[in-house]
Amino acid sequence: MKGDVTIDLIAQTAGDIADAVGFENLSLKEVAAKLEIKSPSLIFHVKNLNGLKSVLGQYTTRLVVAELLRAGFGKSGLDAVSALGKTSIDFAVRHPGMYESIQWLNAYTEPENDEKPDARAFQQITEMFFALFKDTKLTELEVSHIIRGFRSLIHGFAVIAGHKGFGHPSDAAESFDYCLSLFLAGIRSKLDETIE
Amino acid sequence: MKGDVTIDLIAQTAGDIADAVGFENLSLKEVAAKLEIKSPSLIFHVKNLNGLKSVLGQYTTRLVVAELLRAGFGKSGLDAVSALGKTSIDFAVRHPGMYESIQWLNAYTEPENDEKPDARAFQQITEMFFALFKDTKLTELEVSHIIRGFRSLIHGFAVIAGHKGFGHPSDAAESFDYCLSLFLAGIRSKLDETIE
DNA sequence: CATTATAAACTAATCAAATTAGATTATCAA
DNA sequence: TTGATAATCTAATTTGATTAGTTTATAATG
Repeated sequence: MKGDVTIDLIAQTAGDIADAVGFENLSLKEVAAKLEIKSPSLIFHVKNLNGLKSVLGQYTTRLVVAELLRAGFGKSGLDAVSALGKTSIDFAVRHPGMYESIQWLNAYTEPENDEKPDARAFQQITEMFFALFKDTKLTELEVSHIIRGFRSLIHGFAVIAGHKGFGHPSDAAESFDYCLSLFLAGIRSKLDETIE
Repeated sequence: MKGDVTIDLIAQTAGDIADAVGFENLSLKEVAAKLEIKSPSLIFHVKNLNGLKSVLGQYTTRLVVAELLRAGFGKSGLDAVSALGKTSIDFAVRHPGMYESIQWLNAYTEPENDEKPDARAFQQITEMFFALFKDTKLTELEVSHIIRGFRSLIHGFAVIAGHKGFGHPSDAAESFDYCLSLFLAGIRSKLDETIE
């Protein structure tokens, strides 16, 4: 009974709510209300609560991928890695609930997998990082370790920033910068080793 | 109607269930059933679902602190840091649900804070890491950055390991070792810098 | 144009889990 | 013995998700 209730509109609405009340408190009821429809009508579109979360996760992944592409454009190597990291943190700070939906989609789709195509949306982000190390002397395995490290680092800071970030709100970003520099220094020393 | 239902017994039971079904699926109902009491009786002990999670989080924190103390005993400096990190990952792999309860307790106590004393259980772990850097030339702020980095790294890997760890199950631990070495190398170079 | 199918809502159940209210029982201290 | 408290129970109540069954509108088909 409104303008077209599209999947994207549902995702946007859910995203606003998730950012406001936390991803874990996302409910069909509240999203439906904001869309001015009833819960069963929303269920018609998303199947169930996990479906809603999944829709949000996929939508958010698209958004983040777009931001990351923009952030890394024209940069290369560790410089680009750094940009991707900072952009991720920034997004997580601006959209804590949405950010969590990405992790949820990645971690929690497999079990009760109603729909198959869901899963690998997230993987794009991993692949972006991968590409940045493709021409180094590091082995595939090493790169995959590093990717996991970055993902962990980013995720950890995102969670900290999203939930509390006690002290200054900018603290998390500052800490991330610092750790990023440590990590990058470590990678550089690894690259030097390999050269020897 | 069983042997004494103590808070610790409740926590252990909840921990088993959380590890089995995932922290997010922890329910009063199932814990009560395993304890052979009814939900309202369990609520008498823990107040509500968040109370149950909180009890689990505090219990797990105690366990982990004990393991960390053991792991770090007799070691010093980055060597000890490394041991704490590995021990944390190991715990998270063995007890994914319980591990998440620590994070939950830390991140999600503040808002609907029924009970005050809850919160700072987690902080002990942070303090253990802090102690290891107390005698270096790093500033308080730098150390706090590093702590956050470690926490993030550990958390990220724990999540990966707990949820999927695709490929070999030992993969996460291996990745963590690798990243740990990068991070530590970064710290060492920072320490050298400071000396100059 | 009339008919059929489908999409998108709705209302009215139903279910499940948490939580509240109001006993009941057992133990323990005074 | 009596009264307080702890620990349970059963019986509501509440909330939110989900299912069932209907309605309405539009679009495609004959």
